[in-house]
Amino acid sequence: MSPEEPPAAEQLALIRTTARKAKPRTWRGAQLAEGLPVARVLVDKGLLHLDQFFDYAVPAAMDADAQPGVRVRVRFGARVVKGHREGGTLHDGFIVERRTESDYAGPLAPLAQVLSPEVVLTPALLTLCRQVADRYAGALADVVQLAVPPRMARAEKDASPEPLPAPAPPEPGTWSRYATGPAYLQALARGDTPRAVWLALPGPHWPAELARAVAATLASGRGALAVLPDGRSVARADAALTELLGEGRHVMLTADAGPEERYRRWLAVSRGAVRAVVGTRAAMFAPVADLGLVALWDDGDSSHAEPHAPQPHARDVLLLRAAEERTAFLLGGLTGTVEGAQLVDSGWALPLAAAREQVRAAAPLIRTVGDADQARDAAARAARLPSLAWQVTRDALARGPVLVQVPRRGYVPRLACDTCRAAARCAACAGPLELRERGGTPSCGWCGRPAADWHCQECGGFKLRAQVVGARRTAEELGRAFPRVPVRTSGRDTVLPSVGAAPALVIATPGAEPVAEGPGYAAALLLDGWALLNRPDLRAAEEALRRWAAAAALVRPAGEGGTVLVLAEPTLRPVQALVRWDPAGHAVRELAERAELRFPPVSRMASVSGPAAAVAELLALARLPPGTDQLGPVPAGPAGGERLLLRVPPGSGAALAAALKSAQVARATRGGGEPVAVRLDPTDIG
DNA sequence: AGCACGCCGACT
DNA sequence: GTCGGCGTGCTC
Repeated sequence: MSPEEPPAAEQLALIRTTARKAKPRTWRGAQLAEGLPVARVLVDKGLLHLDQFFDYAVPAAMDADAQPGVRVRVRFGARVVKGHREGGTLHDGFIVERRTESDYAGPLAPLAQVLSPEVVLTPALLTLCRQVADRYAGALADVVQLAVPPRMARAEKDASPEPLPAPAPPEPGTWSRYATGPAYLQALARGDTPRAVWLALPGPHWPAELARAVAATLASGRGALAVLPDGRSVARADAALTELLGEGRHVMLTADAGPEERYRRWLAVSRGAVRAVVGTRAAMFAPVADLGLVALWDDGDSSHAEPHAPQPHARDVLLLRAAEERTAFLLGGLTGTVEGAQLVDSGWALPLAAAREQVRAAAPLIRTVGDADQARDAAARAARLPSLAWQVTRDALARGPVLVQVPRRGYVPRLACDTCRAAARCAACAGPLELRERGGTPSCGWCGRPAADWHCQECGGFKLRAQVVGARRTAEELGRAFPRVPVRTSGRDTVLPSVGAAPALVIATPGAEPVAEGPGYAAALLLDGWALLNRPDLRAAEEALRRWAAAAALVRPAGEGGTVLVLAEPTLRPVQALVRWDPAGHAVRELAERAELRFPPVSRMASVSGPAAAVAELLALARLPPGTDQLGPVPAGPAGGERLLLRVPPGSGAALAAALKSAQVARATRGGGEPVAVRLDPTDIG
């Protein structure tokens, strides 16, 4: 043993006598980095509950590579035996900071390994992850896991392409149809940060319009990020961007590229080689340099909600980015959400909508068939489809394809009186009757009571009729009725991106409607009114309108003969909004109703669920903001579980999240037994 | 979360 | 006398 390398125990004793904080003490006699010998590390797994950083000593050999943002491997959870450390498992982590000294009084373990010198958790991305974690009362490590894709060494080896210069500002194109559209583009192009909630006109132009907004932002020398709900819509936006700007100025971040290619593209963004991103949910974290615009398409689509903890929603993440990174904001869709309406209502964003005459020029003719119409219609009783539907289909098939929107499988069929079509209701609680299995006894969807001896309250009839169970079969019947017309189907397993302009019957479930080439569908039949509207969901009306509008927007304008027939009560609010093509008015009314009932998003909510005792303990520990309402608890989940809703007045959402977060930490620290799930702004609260 | 150390019942 | 119950405390 040479004098320069004393035994570890001796070295330890020696180091321990030195003044605290003067130099970090380590457990091995390794030579440390000179300038900043301490690395503050976010350990990927392990102490998720404590949600804190840990300091490690930086060996001199790792000094150059161990920069903030790189992936490292560290030993964690070791214990001290006779003056040296034993055990401890290797964990992945990220260096978040290099420092001269540590706050930690004990001796530091050295970094085990720098996995790669690639800086992936940049300061801006770390700030975003921290904000998202706070917003959702979640752990930073969980959010970082969502934001930074797993390492693919091969993709890291390759150089990213050279960045292209900023393009020229785009022409307004179809943005001219919106009164403030060209002005919005100009503001983006000159480097401003306009914020808008955009109600897109029906028809095929929105991907190109979104692309122009991205291009205008690039023209200002800034980057842009657009998040869309699924691979198909991303592909449309991608195609529009490629047409506008050519290749090389943007990347598409979706799951179907495969992990390595996806990481390659992510790296091109992270390295600043590419300034524009279109992608699905996970792209909301894309580390676009000098971000100038965040755009979200169709924020009512449920796939914008991340299913992994802490379940951040793309809209909220992009709102956080717009504020922190001082960017422009564009929330677009054919219809709106209450959240979008609130952004306008509060004055934070401006509405970007077309005038009435533009709407009339773009929208198809919407016709309705309600229950009363169907009851009067003798032909419908025999054939399960109103005669108007046959007529519309026959006329339209002479001119082009016809879209038939049918409910997705798994919707519980709702029941109605076969004679008068009144909805079948539970005699005890007036809840809707459901047929859970074919040929079984109908039962109440609310209280669960079986309704074996049902009779109609309206007309005394005693025969029940399934409202939507026949929709798929109805579509098949349509196919048989027009034997010379090809039938295409698009649904869960096989989603067609597009169909040709020739006459065809296109059967699709909501969200899987193919785009029709050329002028669009000649007509659409929306057969799923019941399935969409009768769900016990706060968003049922919003969602019904969203799905109908998505299908109707693929139909050619009324002026070119485009017709949409929706099988739903014409008196219902979302049906009227569709008929008048007034999604803005619908969202405003929904928002007003939510405010009146003190429902989210006007009030903010959190759900707390788990074993009853654990929920109660968390609640006792939480210092909830003033004005917090407690709703419940109600039994939820298996074996005595409970769910509690907490509601706070507008403006107290952050305080609610912070209170729940510290209560979670406090409970975990004192060895708090069974876990409690905390969710902010839960989407499924009925 | 793991994974140890720490003080009280049924075994050779 | 010992093996082991899981209570509580720590992890850079």
